[in-house]
Amino acid sequence: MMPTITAPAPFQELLRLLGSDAPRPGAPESDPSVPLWRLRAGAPMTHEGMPADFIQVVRSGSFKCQRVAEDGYEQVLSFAGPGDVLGFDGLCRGHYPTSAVALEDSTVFALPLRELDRLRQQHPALDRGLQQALSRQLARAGEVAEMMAAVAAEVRLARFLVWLSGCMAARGQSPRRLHLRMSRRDIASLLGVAHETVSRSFTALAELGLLRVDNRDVEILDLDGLRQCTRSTRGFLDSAGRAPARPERLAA
Amino acid sequence: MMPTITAPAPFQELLRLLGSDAPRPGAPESDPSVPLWRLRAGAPMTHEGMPADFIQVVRSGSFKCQRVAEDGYEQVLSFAGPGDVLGFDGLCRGHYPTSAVALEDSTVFALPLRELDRLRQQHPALDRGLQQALSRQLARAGEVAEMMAAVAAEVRLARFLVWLSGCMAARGQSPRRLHLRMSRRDIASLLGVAHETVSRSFTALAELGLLRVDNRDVEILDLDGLRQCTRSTRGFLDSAGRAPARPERLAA
DNA sequence: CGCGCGGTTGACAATGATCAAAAAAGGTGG
DNA sequence: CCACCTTTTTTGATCATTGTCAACCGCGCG
Repeated sequence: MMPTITAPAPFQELLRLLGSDAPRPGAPESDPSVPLWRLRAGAPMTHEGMPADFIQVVRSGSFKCQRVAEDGYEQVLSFAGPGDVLGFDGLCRGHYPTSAVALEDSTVFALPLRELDRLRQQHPALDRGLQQALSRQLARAGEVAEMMAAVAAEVRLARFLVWLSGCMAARGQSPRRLHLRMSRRDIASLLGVAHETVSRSFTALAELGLLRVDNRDVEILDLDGLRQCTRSTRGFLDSAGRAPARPERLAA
Repeated sequence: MMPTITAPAPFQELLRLLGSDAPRPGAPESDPSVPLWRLRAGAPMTHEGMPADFIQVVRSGSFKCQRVAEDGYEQVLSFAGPGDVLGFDGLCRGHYPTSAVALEDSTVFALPLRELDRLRQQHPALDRGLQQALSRQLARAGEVAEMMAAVAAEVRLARFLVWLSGCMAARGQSPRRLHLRMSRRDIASLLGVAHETVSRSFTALAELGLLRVDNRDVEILDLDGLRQCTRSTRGFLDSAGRAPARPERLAA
Protein backbone atom coordinates (compact mmCIF):
# COMPACT_ATOMS: atom_id res chain seq x y z
CA MET A 1 0.00 0.00 0.00
CA MET A 2 0.89 3.63 -0.38
CA PRO A 3 0.91 4.75 3.25
CA THR A 4 4.11 5.16 5.15
CA ILE A 5 4.56 2.44 7.72
CA THR A 6 6.07 3.44 11.01
CA ALA A 7 6.90 1.66 14.20
CA PRO A 8 4.13 -0.30 15.92
CA ALA A 9 2.01 1.64 18.36
CA PRO A 10 0.67 0.78 21.77
CA PHE A 11 -2.01 -1.88 21.67
CA GLN A 12 -3.60 -0.25 24.69
CA GLU A 13 -4.34 2.87 22.70
CA LEU A 14 -6.08 0.85 20.03
CA LEU A 15 -8.32 -0.76 22.63
CA ARG A 16 -9.11 2.58 24.18
CA LEU A 17 -9.97 4.04 20.78
CA LEU A 18 -12.39 1.23 20.12
CA GLY A 19 -14.21 2.02 23.33
CA SER A 20 -13.30 -1.21 25.03
CA ASP A 21 -12.96 0.70 28.25
CA ALA A 22 -12.48 -2.40 30.32
CA PRO A 23 -8.90 -2.25 31.58
CA ARG A 24 -7.86 -5.85 31.00
CA PRO A 25 -5.90 -7.66 33.63
CA GLY A 26 -3.67 -9.38 31.03
CA ALA A 27 0.03 -8.81 30.81
CA PRO A 28 0.86 -5.91 28.53
CA GLU A 29 3.94 -7.88 27.51
CA SER A 30 1.85 -10.09 25.26
CA ASP A 31 0.48 -7.15 23.32
CA PRO A 32 0.73 -7.77 19.60
CA SER A 33 2.42 -5.25 17.34
CA VAL A 34 -0.03 -3.40 15.16
CA PRO A 35 1.25 -1.43 12.18
CA LEU A 36 0.59 2.27 12.29
CA TRP A 37 0.06 4.15 9.05
CA ARG A 38 0.64 7.82 8.56
CA LEU A 39 -1.26 9.62 5.81
CA ARG A 40 -0.92 13.14 4.50
CA ALA A 41 -3.89 15.32 3.82
CA GLY A 42 -5.52 14.29 0.56
CA ALA A 43 -3.78 10.94 0.43
CA PRO A 44 -5.94 7.96 -0.51
CA MET A 45 -5.77 5.17 2.04
CA THR A 46 -7.91 2.54 0.37
CA HIS A 47 -8.92 2.62 -3.25
CA GLU A 48 -12.24 1.42 -4.60
CA GLY A 49 -11.89 -1.99 -6.15
CA MET A 50 -8.47 -2.78 -4.73
CA PRO A 51 -8.02 -6.07 -2.87
CA ALA A 52 -8.94 -5.65 0.78
CA ASP A 53 -5.97 -6.71 2.88
CA PHE A 54 -6.43 -4.54 5.92
CA ILE A 55 -9.04 -2.94 8.05
CA GLN A 56 -8.08 0.37 9.59
CA VAL A 57 -8.96 2.02 12.84
CA VAL A 58 -8.60 5.77 12.74
CA ARG A 59 -6.25 6.98 15.46
CA SER A 60 -6.04 10.65 14.57
CA GLY A 61 -7.29 12.86 11.79
CA SER A 62 -10.30 12.24 9.58
CA PHE A 63 -11.34 10.60 6.35
CA LYS A 64 -14.03 10.69 3.74
CA CYS A 65 -15.36 7.49 2.23
CA GLN A 66 -16.58 7.73 -1.31
CA ARG A 67 -17.38 5.92 -4.49
CA VAL A 68 -16.70 7.55 -7.80
CA ALA A 69 -19.12 6.97 -10.65
CA GLU A 70 -17.83 6.30 -14.12
CA ASP A 71 -18.66 9.84 -15.11
CA GLY A 72 -16.29 11.03 -12.43
CA TYR A 73 -18.87 12.15 -9.89
CA GLU A 74 -17.64 11.55 -6.36
CA GLN A 75 -20.35 10.27 -4.06
CA VAL A 76 -19.32 10.77 -0.46
CA LEU A 77 -20.82 8.05 1.74
CA SER A 78 -19.54 9.00 5.17
CA PHE A 79 -16.92 10.81 7.16
CA ALA A 80 -14.78 9.03 9.71
CA GLY A 81 -12.80 10.18 12.71
CA PRO A 82 -10.82 8.70 15.60
CA GLY A 83 -12.20 5.36 16.73
CA ASP A 84 -13.98 4.65 13.48
CA VAL A 85 -13.33 1.45 11.59
CA LEU A 86 -12.62 1.68 7.88
CA GLY A 87 -12.37 -0.99 5.24
CA PHE A 88 -14.46 -3.60 6.99
CA ASP A 89 -16.97 -3.48 4.17
CA GLY A 90 -14.29 -5.02 1.99
CA LEU A 91 -14.23 -8.23 3.98
CA CYS A 92 -17.25 -9.84 2.38
CA ARG A 93 -16.12 -9.52 -1.23
CA GLY A 94 -12.38 -9.38 -0.81
CA HIS A 95 -11.98 -5.92 -2.25
CA TYR A 96 -12.86 -2.47 -0.98
CA PRO A 97 -16.20 -1.21 -2.29
CA THR A 98 -15.29 2.34 -1.33
CA SER A 99 -12.27 4.61 -1.29
CA ALA A 100 -11.09 6.32 1.87
CA VAL A 101 -9.24 9.61 1.54
CA ALA A 102 -7.53 11.46 4.38
CA LEU A 103 -9.00 14.91 4.92
CA GLU A 104 -6.00 16.00 6.98
CA ASP A 105 -2.76 14.47 8.17
CA SER A 106 -3.93 11.30 9.90
CA THR A 107 -2.79 8.08 11.49
CA VAL A 108 -4.53 4.71 11.54
CA PHE A 109 -3.98 1.32 13.07
CA ALA A 110 -3.84 -1.20 10.23
CA LEU A 111 -5.07 -4.69 11.07
CA PRO A 112 -4.14 -7.28 8.44
CA LEU A 113 -7.18 -9.32 7.48
CA ARG A 114 -5.05 -12.46 7.33
CA GLU A 115 -4.30 -12.18 11.00
CA LEU A 116 -7.56 -10.64 12.09
CA ASP A 117 -9.29 -13.84 13.14
CA ARG A 118 -6.26 -14.94 15.11
CA LEU A 119 -5.88 -11.51 16.73
CA ARG A 120 -9.51 -11.49 17.76
CA GLN A 121 -9.30 -14.96 19.21
CA GLN A 122 -6.17 -14.21 21.18
CA HIS A 123 -7.33 -10.80 22.40
CA PRO A 124 -10.96 -10.84 23.47
CA ALA A 125 -10.74 -7.17 24.40
CA LEU A 126 -9.85 -6.34 20.82
CA ASP A 127 -12.67 -8.52 19.59
CA ARG A 128 -15.21 -6.83 21.82
CA GLY A 129 -13.92 -3.42 20.84
CA LEU A 130 -14.21 -4.22 17.19
CA GLN A 131 -17.76 -5.49 17.53
CA GLN A 132 -18.65 -2.33 19.41
CA ALA A 133 -17.09 -0.18 16.73
CA LEU A 134 -18.85 -2.10 13.96
CA SER A 135 -22.12 -1.64 15.77
CA ARG A 136 -21.44 2.08 15.90
CA GLN A 137 -20.66 2.14 12.19
CA LEU A 138 -23.93 0.40 11.45
CA ALA A 139 -25.84 2.82 13.62
CA ARG A 140 -24.09 5.70 11.92
CA ALA A 141 -25.17 4.45 8.52
CA GLY A 142 -28.72 4.99 9.70
CA GLU A 143 -27.87 8.49 10.80
CA VAL A 144 -26.42 9.28 7.40
CA ALA A 145 -29.62 8.04 5.79
CA GLU A 146 -31.61 10.32 8.06
CA MET A 147 -29.51 13.29 7.03
CA MET A 148 -30.09 12.63 3.37
CA ALA A 149 -33.77 11.89 3.81
CA ALA A 150 -34.78 15.33 5.01
CA VAL A 151 -36.55 17.30 2.31
CA ALA A 152 -35.32 20.81 3.02
CA ALA A 153 -31.68 21.47 2.36
CA GLU A 154 -31.33 23.57 5.52
CA VAL A 155 -32.61 20.65 7.55
CA ARG A 156 -30.09 18.30 6.01
CA LEU A 157 -27.28 20.68 6.82
CA ALA A 158 -28.61 21.20 10.33
CA ARG A 159 -28.68 17.44 10.88
CA PHE A 160 -25.17 17.17 9.60
CA LEU A 161 -23.94 19.88 11.93
CA VAL A 162 -25.74 18.43 14.93
CA TRP A 163 -24.22 15.08 14.08
CA LEU A 164 -20.76 16.60 13.87
CA SER A 165 -21.38 18.39 17.12
CA GLY A 166 -22.25 15.05 18.70
CA CYS A 167 -18.99 13.59 17.44
CA MET A 168 -17.09 16.44 19.04
CA ALA A 169 -18.93 15.99 22.31
CA ALA A 170 -18.32 12.24 22.30
CA ARG A 171 -14.64 13.03 22.01
CA GLY A 172 -14.71 15.43 24.92
CA GLN A 173 -14.28 18.51 22.76
CA SER A 174 -16.45 21.57 22.47
CA PRO A 175 -19.70 20.73 20.68
CA ARG A 176 -20.08 24.33 19.58
CA ARG A 177 -16.84 25.07 17.79
CA LEU A 178 -16.58 23.00 14.64
CA HIS A 179 -13.63 23.00 12.33
CA LEU A 180 -14.80 21.38 9.11
CA ARG A 181 -12.13 19.28 7.51
CA MET A 182 -14.14 18.67 4.35
CA SER A 183 -15.05 20.95 1.47
CA ARG A 184 -18.55 22.23 0.78
CA ARG A 185 -18.60 19.94 -2.19
CA ASP A 186 -17.97 16.92 0.03
CA ILE A 187 -20.74 17.94 2.39
CA ALA A 188 -23.04 18.51 -0.56
CA SER A 189 -22.28 15.07 -1.91
CA LEU A 190 -23.00 13.41 1.43
CA LEU A 191 -26.26 15.31 1.80
CA GLY A 192 -27.30 14.72 -1.77
CA VAL A 193 -27.63 18.38 -2.80
CA ALA A 194 -25.72 20.79 -5.02
CA HIS A 195 -22.73 22.44 -3.41
CA GLU A 196 -24.22 25.85 -4.07
CA THR A 197 -27.19 24.79 -2.01
CA VAL A 198 -24.94 23.89 0.90
CA SER A 199 -23.42 27.32 0.71
CA ARG A 200 -26.85 28.93 0.69
CA SER A 201 -28.01 26.74 3.56
CA PHE A 202 -25.05 27.85 5.64
CA THR A 203 -25.94 31.47 5.18
CA ALA A 204 -29.61 30.69 5.78
CA LEU A 205 -28.85 29.04 9.12
CA ALA A 206 -26.51 31.89 9.96
CA GLU A 207 -29.19 34.48 9.19
CA LEU A 208 -31.49 32.58 11.53
CA GLY A 209 -28.95 33.27 14.24
CA LEU A 210 -28.17 29.60 14.74
CA LEU A 211 -24.63 29.68 13.41
CA ARG A 212 -21.67 31.88 12.84
CA VAL A 213 -19.85 30.77 9.74
CA ASP A 214 -16.34 31.73 8.75
CA ASN A 215 -15.31 29.55 5.88
CA ARG A 216 -14.64 26.15 7.48
CA ASP A 217 -14.95 27.43 11.01
CA VAL A 218 -18.47 27.06 12.28
CA GLU A 219 -19.65 28.22 15.65
CA ILE A 220 -22.99 26.90 16.78
CA LEU A 221 -24.75 29.75 18.54
CA ASP A 222 -28.04 28.00 19.28
CA LEU A 223 -27.66 24.26 19.50
CA ASP A 224 -31.23 23.78 20.65
CA GLY A 225 -32.54 25.84 17.78
CA LEU A 226 -30.44 23.80 15.41
CA ARG A 227 -31.92 20.64 16.87
CA GLN A 228 -35.35 22.09 16.22
CA CYS A 229 -34.52 22.42 12.54
CA THR A 230 -33.30 18.87 12.66
CA ARG A 231 -36.72 17.63 13.65
CA SER A 232 -38.69 18.92 10.71
CA THR A 233 -39.15 15.96 8.45
CA ARG A 234 -41.38 17.57 5.89
CA GLY A 235 -40.89 21.23 5.13
CA PHE A 236 -39.14 23.68 7.34
CA LEU A 237 -42.13 24.42 9.52
CA ASP A 238 -42.34 22.18 12.50
CA SER A 239 -45.71 20.73 13.34
CA ALA A 240 -44.62 19.13 16.58
CA GLY A 241 -42.31 21.49 18.40
CA ARG A 242 -42.60 25.23 18.30
CA ALA A 243 -42.29 26.47 14.77
CA PRO A 244 -38.77 27.67 14.08
CA ALA A 245 -40.33 30.20 11.75
CA ARG A 246 -39.74 30.07 8.06
CA PRO A 247 -36.45 31.73 7.17
CA GLU A 248 -38.32 34.73 5.78
CA ARG A 249 -35.78 34.75 3.05
CA LEU A 250 -34.29 38.14 2.43
CA ALA A 251 -35.93 39.59 5.49
CA ALA A 252 -33.33 42.07 6.69
CA MET B 1 -40.45 -9.98 23.31
CA MET B 2 -43.57 -10.23 21.26
CA PRO B 3 -42.59 -12.88 18.75
CA THR B 4 -43.71 -16.45 19.11
CA ILE B 5 -40.87 -18.71 20.09
CA THR B 6 -40.81 -22.09 18.51
CA ALA B 7 -38.50 -25.06 18.64
CA PRO B 8 -34.81 -24.50 17.93
CA ALA B 9 -33.79 -24.82 14.31
CA PRO B 10 -30.79 -26.44 12.70
CA PHE B 11 -27.56 -24.64 13.39
CA GLN B 12 -26.32 -25.71 9.97
CA GLU B 13 -28.99 -23.68 8.28
CA LEU B 14 -27.95 -20.58 10.19
CA LEU B 15 -24.37 -21.01 9.04
CA ARG B 16 -25.43 -21.51 5.45
CA LEU B 17 -27.60 -18.40 5.63
CA LEU B 18 -24.68 -16.35 6.82
CA GLY B 19 -22.66 -17.43 3.82
CA SER B 20 -20.14 -19.41 5.83
CA ASP B 21 -20.09 -21.96 3.07
CA ALA B 22 -17.23 -23.89 4.55
CA PRO B 23 -18.66 -27.26 5.59
CA ARG B 24 -17.10 -27.63 8.99
CA PRO B 25 -15.70 -30.92 10.04
CA GLY B 26 -17.04 -30.59 13.58
CA ALA B 27 -19.59 -32.96 15.03
CA PRO B 28 -23.15 -31.74 14.40
CA GLU B 29 -23.98 -33.18 17.81
CA SER B 30 -22.39 -30.19 19.50
CA ASP B 31 -24.56 -27.72 17.62
CA PRO B 32 -26.07 -25.19 19.99
CA SER B 33 -29.79 -24.59 20.05
CA VAL B 34 -30.76 -21.28 18.55
CA PRO B 35 -34.24 -19.89 19.16
CA LEU B 36 -36.34 -19.40 16.07
CA TRP B 37 -38.90 -16.61 16.00
CA ARG B 38 -41.94 -16.54 13.82
CA LEU B 39 -43.45 -13.18 12.91
CA ARG B 40 -46.67 -12.35 11.12
CA ALA B 41 -46.83 -9.76 8.39
CA GLY B 42 -46.80 -6.29 9.92
CA ALA B 43 -45.54 -7.48 13.29
CA PRO B 44 -42.78 -5.42 14.86
CA MET B 45 -39.74 -7.49 15.78
CA THR B 46 -37.58 -4.90 17.48
CA HIS B 47 -38.79 -1.56 18.66
CA GLU B 48 -36.83 1.66 18.58
CA GLY B 49 -35.44 2.46 21.99
CA MET B 50 -36.09 -0.92 23.55
CA PRO B 51 -33.22 -2.70 25.29
CA ALA B 52 -31.24 -4.75 22.78
CA ASP B 53 -31.14 -8.34 24.00
CA PHE B 54 -30.90 -10.18 20.71
CA ILE B 55 -29.52 -9.91 17.26
CA GLN B 56 -31.55 -11.60 14.58
CA VAL B 57 -30.62 -13.33 11.38
CA VAL B 58 -33.43 -13.38 8.84
CA ARG B 59 -34.24 -16.94 7.80
CA SER B 60 -37.28 -16.31 5.64
CA GLY B 61 -39.41 -13.35 4.75
CA SER B 62 -38.40 -9.73 4.79
CA PHE B 63 -38.27 -6.69 7.04
CA LYS B 64 -38.10 -2.95 6.91
CA CYS B 65 -35.92 -1.04 9.34
CA GLN B 66 -37.13 2.39 10.28
CA ARG B 67 -37.01 5.22 12.74
CA VAL B 68 -40.08 7.24 13.46
CA ALA B 69 -39.71 10.95 14.05
CA GLU B 70 -41.64 12.61 16.85
CA ASP B 71 -44.10 14.00 14.33
CA GLY B 72 -44.90 10.44 13.33
CA TYR B 73 -43.05 10.39 10.04
CA GLU B 74 -41.60 6.93 9.40
CA GLN B 75 -38.13 7.07 7.92
CA VAL B 76 -37.28 3.73 6.33
CA LEU B 77 -33.56 3.06 6.54
CA SER B 78 -33.23 -0.29 4.82
CA PHE B 79 -34.94 -3.49 3.80
CA ALA B 80 -33.68 -6.86 4.92
CA GLY B 81 -34.10 -10.38 3.58
CA PRO B 82 -32.79 -13.88 4.26
CA GLY B 83 -29.20 -13.87 5.50
CA ASP B 84 -29.32 -10.30 6.70
CA VAL B 85 -28.43 -9.46 10.29
CA LEU B 86 -30.76 -7.21 12.23
CA GLY B 87 -30.36 -5.52 15.57
CA PHE B 88 -26.60 -5.48 15.63
CA ASP B 89 -26.64 -1.70 15.69
CA GLY B 90 -28.13 -1.96 19.16
CA LEU B 91 -25.02 -3.57 20.60
CA CYS B 92 -23.03 -0.39 21.07
CA ARG B 93 -25.62 1.49 23.13
CA GLY B 94 -27.57 -1.35 24.61
CA HIS B 95 -30.83 -0.47 22.95
CA TYR B 96 -32.09 -0.69 19.40
CA PRO B 97 -31.73 2.57 17.50
CA THR B 98 -34.19 1.37 14.86
CA SER B 99 -37.37 -0.65 14.64
CA ALA B 100 -37.66 -3.71 12.43
CA VAL B 101 -41.08 -4.63 11.09
CA ALA B 102 -41.92 -7.80 9.19
CA LEU B 103 -43.19 -7.11 5.68
CA GLU B 104 -44.60 -10.62 5.38
CA ASP B 105 -44.76 -13.75 7.48
CA SER B 106 -41.15 -14.31 8.41
CA THR B 107 -38.80 -16.35 10.56
CA VAL B 108 -35.54 -15.30 12.17
CA PHE B 109 -32.80 -16.91 14.20
CA ALA B 110 -32.52 -15.00 17.45
CA LEU B 111 -29.07 -14.88 19.01
CA PRO B 112 -29.09 -13.67 22.64
CA LEU B 113 -26.50 -10.96 23.11
CA ARG B 114 -25.61 -12.38 26.51
CA GLU B 115 -24.44 -15.58 24.90
CA LEU B 116 -23.16 -14.11 21.68
CA ASP B 117 -19.52 -13.81 22.66
CA ARG B 118 -19.52 -17.36 23.99
CA LEU B 119 -21.26 -18.70 20.89
CA ARG B 120 -18.77 -16.98 18.64
CA GLN B 121 -15.83 -18.31 20.58
CA GLN B 122 -17.12 -21.85 20.60
CA HIS B 123 -18.21 -21.85 16.97
CA PRO B 124 -15.66 -20.17 14.73
CA ALA B 125 -17.82 -20.88 11.70
CA LEU B 126 -20.60 -18.83 13.23
CA ASP B 127 -18.15 -16.08 14.06
CA ARG B 128 -16.83 -15.92 10.52
CA GLY B 129 -20.32 -15.98 9.10
CA LEU B 130 -21.39 -13.13 11.32
CA GLN B 131 -18.41 -11.00 10.38
CA GLN B 132 -19.15 -11.67 6.73
CA ALA B 133 -22.76 -10.71 7.19
CA LEU B 134 -21.84 -7.55 9.07
CA SER B 135 -19.46 -6.63 6.29
CA ARG B 136 -22.30 -7.08 3.82
CA GLN B 137 -24.56 -4.89 5.94
CA LEU B 138 -21.94 -2.17 5.99
CA ALA B 139 -21.47 -2.39 2.24
CA ARG B 140 -25.20 -2.24 1.78
CA ALA B 141 -25.41 0.94 3.80
CA GLY B 142 -23.25 2.51 1.14
CA GLU B 143 -25.57 1.24 -1.55
CA VAL B 144 -28.55 2.78 0.21
CA ALA B 145 -26.73 6.09 0.34
CA GLU B 146 -26.10 5.86 -3.38
CA MET B 147 -29.77 5.29 -4.03
CA MET B 148 -30.77 8.34 -2.07
CA ALA B 149 -28.02 10.48 -3.52
CA ALA B 150 -29.24 10.38 -7.11
CA VAL B 151 -30.90 13.61 -8.11
CA ALA B 152 -33.63 12.38 -10.42
CA ALA B 153 -36.42 10.40 -8.84
CA GLU B 154 -36.52 7.90 -11.71
CA VAL B 155 -32.83 7.22 -11.19
CA ARG B 156 -33.37 6.55 -7.52
CA LEU B 157 -36.14 4.11 -8.28
CA ALA B 158 -34.04 2.48 -11.00
CA ARG B 159 -31.19 2.00 -8.54
CA PHE B 160 -33.55 0.54 -6.02
CA LEU B 161 -34.96 -1.93 -8.53
CA VAL B 162 -31.53 -2.93 -9.79
CA TRP B 163 -30.49 -3.45 -6.20
CA LEU B 164 -33.53 -5.61 -5.53
CA SER B 165 -32.84 -7.51 -8.71
CA GLY B 166 -29.34 -8.18 -7.45
CA CYS B 167 -30.75 -9.52 -4.19
CA MET B 168 -32.95 -11.90 -6.14
CA ALA B 169 -30.06 -13.06 -8.28
CA ALA B 170 -27.85 -13.58 -5.24
CA ARG B 171 -30.54 -15.85 -3.90
CA GLY B 172 -30.74 -17.85 -7.09
CA GLN B 173 -34.12 -16.47 -8.08
CA SER B 174 -35.13 -14.70 -11.24
CA PRO B 175 -33.64 -11.19 -11.33
CA ARG B 176 -36.42 -10.00 -13.62
CA ARG B 177 -39.56 -10.89 -11.74
CA LEU B 178 -39.82 -8.83 -8.58
CA HIS B 179 -42.55 -9.13 -6.04
CA LEU B 180 -42.36 -6.04 -3.87
CA ARG B 181 -43.17 -6.75 -0.26
CA MET B 182 -43.18 -3.08 0.71
CA SER B 183 -45.60 -0.27 -0.02
CA ARG B 184 -44.89 2.64 -2.31
CA ARG B 185 -44.76 4.77 0.79
CA ASP B 186 -41.98 2.64 2.24
CA ILE B 187 -40.00 2.83 -0.99
CA ALA B 188 -40.57 6.57 -1.09
CA SER B 189 -39.29 6.93 2.44
CA LEU B 190 -36.14 4.94 1.72
CA LEU B 191 -35.46 6.94 -1.45
CA GLY B 192 -36.23 10.25 0.19
CA VAL B 193 -39.05 11.32 -2.11
CA ALA B 194 -42.81 11.70 -1.86
CA HIS B 195 -44.78 8.53 -2.39
CA GLU B 196 -46.62 10.14 -5.28
CA THR B 197 -43.27 10.63 -6.96
CA VAL B 198 -42.49 6.94 -6.62
CA SER B 199 -45.76 6.13 -8.28
CA ARG B 200 -45.01 8.52 -11.11
CA SER B 201 -41.49 7.19 -11.48
CA PHE B 202 -42.84 3.67 -11.85
CA THR B 203 -45.05 4.73 -14.72
CA ALA B 204 -42.21 6.77 -16.21
CA LEU B 205 -39.88 3.77 -16.25
CA ALA B 206 -42.68 1.65 -17.61
CA GLU B 207 -43.36 4.10 -20.42
CA LEU B 208 -39.66 3.93 -21.28
CA GLY B 209 -40.21 0.24 -21.86
CA LEU B 210 -37.91 -0.77 -19.04
CA LEU B 211 -40.55 -2.24 -16.75
CA ARG B 212 -43.94 -3.76 -16.67
CA VAL B 213 -45.70 -2.78 -13.48
CA ASP B 214 -48.76 -4.44 -12.01
CA ASN B 215 -49.24 -3.14 -8.53
CA ARG B 216 -46.52 -4.84 -6.50
CA ASP B 217 -45.48 -7.16 -9.27
CA VAL B 218 -42.68 -5.68 -11.32
CA GLU B 219 -41.18 -7.32 -14.36
CA ILE B 220 -37.91 -5.89 -15.55
CA LEU B 221 -38.04 -5.89 -19.34
CA ASP B 222 -34.69 -4.24 -20.00
CA LEU B 223 -32.24 -4.78 -17.18
CA ASP B 224 -29.37 -3.21 -19.10
CA GLY B 225 -31.45 -0.16 -19.88
CA LEU B 226 -32.36 0.09 -16.23
CA ARG B 227 -28.69 -0.08 -15.33
CA GLN B 228 -28.12 2.78 -17.74
CA CYS B 229 -30.55 4.93 -15.81
CA THR B 230 -28.75 3.90 -12.67
CA ARG B 231 -25.54 5.45 -13.89
CA SER B 232 -26.74 9.00 -14.36
CA THR B 233 -25.57 10.87 -11.32
CA ARG B 234 -26.70 14.31 -12.29
CA GLY B 235 -29.81 14.69 -14.41
CA PHE B 236 -31.27 11.92 -16.46
CA LEU B 237 -28.99 12.39 -19.44
CA ASP B 238 -25.91 10.25 -19.30
CA SER B 239 -22.66 11.91 -20.22
CA ALA B 240 -20.61 8.72 -20.05
CA GLY B 241 -22.58 5.91 -21.62
CA ARG B 242 -24.97 6.30 -24.47
CA ALA B 243 -27.74 8.69 -23.56
CA PRO B 244 -30.85 6.86 -22.42
CA ALA B 245 -32.81 9.76 -23.85
CA ARG B 246 -34.86 12.07 -21.69
CA PRO B 247 -38.23 10.55 -20.92
CA GLU B 248 -39.83 12.98 -23.35
CA ARG B 249 -42.62 13.36 -20.91
CA LEU B 250 -46.03 13.03 -22.45
CA ALA B 251 -44.57 11.95 -25.79
CA ALA B 252 -47.10 9.37 -26.98
C1' DC C 1 2.21 37.75 -10.52
C1' DG C 2 -1.16 34.80 -12.61
C1' DC C 3 -3.60 30.79 -12.08
C1' DG C 4 -6.67 27.48 -10.05
C1' DC C 5 -9.54 26.12 -6.44
C1' DG C 6 -12.97 26.77 -2.99
C1' DG C 7 -16.70 29.45 -1.63
C1' DT C 8 -20.53 32.83 -2.25
C1' DT C 9 -24.25 34.97 -4.63
C1' DG C 10 -27.63 35.85 -8.50
C1' DA C 11 -31.05 34.50 -12.10
C1' DC C 12 -33.84 31.23 -14.23
C1' DA C 13 -36.01 26.92 -15.36
C1' DA C 14 -37.65 22.66 -13.70
C1' DT C 15 -38.11 18.80 -10.87
C1' DG C 16 -40.65 17.29 -7.37
C1' DA C 17 -43.55 18.41 -2.91
C1' DT C 18 -47.97 19.40 -1.78
C1' DC C 19 -52.93 19.52 -2.02
C1' DA C 20 -56.84 17.16 -3.93
C1' DA C 21 -59.52 13.47 -5.67
C1' DA C 22 -60.61 9.22 -7.62
C1' DA C 23 -59.80 4.51 -8.75
C1' DA C 24 -58.12 0.03 -7.32
C1' DA C 25 -57.03 -3.40 -4.03
C1' DG C 26 -57.50 -5.77 0.27
C1' DG C 27 -59.94 -7.08 4.42
C1' DT C 28 -64.08 -7.72 7.35
C1' DG C 29 -68.49 -9.12 8.60
C1' DG C 30 -72.80 -10.26 7.37
C1' DC D 1 -70.60 -14.20 -2.13
C1' DC D 2 -71.43 -9.56 -1.60
C1' DA D 3 -71.63 -5.00 0.58
C1' DC D 4 -68.80 -1.91 2.91
C1' DC D 5 -64.86 0.00 4.71
C1' DT D 6 -59.93 1.12 4.79
C1' DT D 7 -55.67 1.33 2.69
C1' DT D 8 -52.97 1.67 -1.25
C1' DT D 9 -52.01 3.47 -5.65
C1' DT D 10 -52.59 6.50 -9.38
C1' DT D 11 -53.35 10.83 -11.68
C1' DG D 12 -53.98 15.93 -11.97
C1' DA D 13 -52.79 20.82 -10.98
C1' DT D 14 -50.13 24.27 -8.75
C1' DC D 15 -46.17 26.37 -6.63
C1' DA D 16 -41.63 26.64 -4.60
C1' DT D 17 -37.35 24.55 -3.51
C1' DT D 18 -33.39 23.56 -5.65
C1' DG D 19 -30.37 22.31 -9.71
C1' DT D 20 -28.00 24.52 -13.17
C1' DC D 21 -25.45 28.15 -15.45
C1' DA D 22 -22.72 32.14 -14.64
C1' DA D 23 -20.14 35.67 -12.47
C1' DC D 24 -17.40 37.14 -8.68
C1' DC D 25 -14.36 37.06 -4.72
C1' DG D 26 -10.59 35.54 -1.73
C1' DC D 27 -6.81 32.69 -1.03
C1' DG D 28 -2.80 29.75 -1.62
C1' DC D 29 0.58 28.09 -4.70
C1' DG D 30 3.54 27.56 -8.40
